[in-house]
Amino acid sequence: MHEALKLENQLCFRLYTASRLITQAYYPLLSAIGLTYPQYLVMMVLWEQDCLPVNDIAKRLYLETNTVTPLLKRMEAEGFVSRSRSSADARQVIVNLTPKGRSLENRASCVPLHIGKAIMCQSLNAESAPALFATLDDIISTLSPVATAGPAGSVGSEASAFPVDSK
Amino acid sequence: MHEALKLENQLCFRLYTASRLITQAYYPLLSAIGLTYPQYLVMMVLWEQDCLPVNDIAKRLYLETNTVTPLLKRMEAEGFVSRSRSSADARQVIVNLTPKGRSLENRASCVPLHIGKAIMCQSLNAESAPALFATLDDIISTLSPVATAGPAGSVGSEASAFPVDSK
DNA sequence: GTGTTTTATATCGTTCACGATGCAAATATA
DNA sequence: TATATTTGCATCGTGAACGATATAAAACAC
Repeated sequence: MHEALKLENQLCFRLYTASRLITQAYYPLLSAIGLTYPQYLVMMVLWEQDCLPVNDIAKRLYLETNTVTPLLKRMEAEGFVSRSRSSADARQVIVNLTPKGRSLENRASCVPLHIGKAIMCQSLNAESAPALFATLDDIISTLSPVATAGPAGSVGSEASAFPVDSK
Repeated sequence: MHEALKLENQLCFRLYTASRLITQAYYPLLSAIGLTYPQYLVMMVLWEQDCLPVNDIAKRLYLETNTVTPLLKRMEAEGFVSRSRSSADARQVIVNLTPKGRSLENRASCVPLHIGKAIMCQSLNAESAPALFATLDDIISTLSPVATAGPAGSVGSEASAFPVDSK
């Protein structure tokens, strides 16, 4: 019996499960305003900065364009965004918020607080949250192809032999 | 502008991204032995305890049976498991490892260490990992319908107003 | 300026996830 | 014993994810 192959010793399984369960908690809140969770992520990108090419949205979300393209098409069909070829560079497709998409921000503004209440628990609170954020950011930057930009060398974590996913 | 709607303040986005990127790191290791990541999770359940009904596998992985059923069918087609109706209760479908499925455990035993090396980083190490595990377990038990079993009342986290997903 | 390479997006096929729903077997209730 | 309810699994439809591949525009090489 391989101890390292026990479910209870898996980090990724915990991340995967926590992510899925929180996404399920979003479901009733988001479906009330007509969005899925990945669509909500795209909207958050565009609310921060409108008028972005597909590639910038994909990079910001660490997704491939072949995931984002159909996502944007569905959002265009729902009337939240519009897509148009750039005149400067005809390869690029620029994504814009429609008035309907822009107005959704106010209706979504209560979502984070609701979710915050739902996932609050003993080991996740105002003190522990920043450390959790930092750890997840570190994992993400370690695994993301080149990171989005930032200082060249970045963290550079030398891979050690510590078996994180096997305790 | 709603600060709580900024991507940088989202916990779920970090979990979702970290989960996806780690799953991608598994991909080359698992495809070498013919498994996808969700299939690998099912195998870990069965390596720990063989001969389980569909429902037990689903509960252990916090998945719905309508996700697990087609997953198991594909695994049966690949020859890793067999499925058969229980004679004691004809509603149940019992899942068994085939010899091929059982023998896969040895070939998979090197996977956790490889992944551990890949995701090691500054803020995730032998000291910090247990705390991260505990936090994720706490989130999962807070959000999972009834938890799998355990002491009745469980944690009972009183929902506070702390906006976890909005800083 | 022609040929090669790179870049930006899209198409295709497969595998999850999951809400909604269906159905048959088991169990509870009348 | 009939009827109603619950349980276990399955089917269906939709929306991600993503590897592999395609296509056209831009950038580069010569």
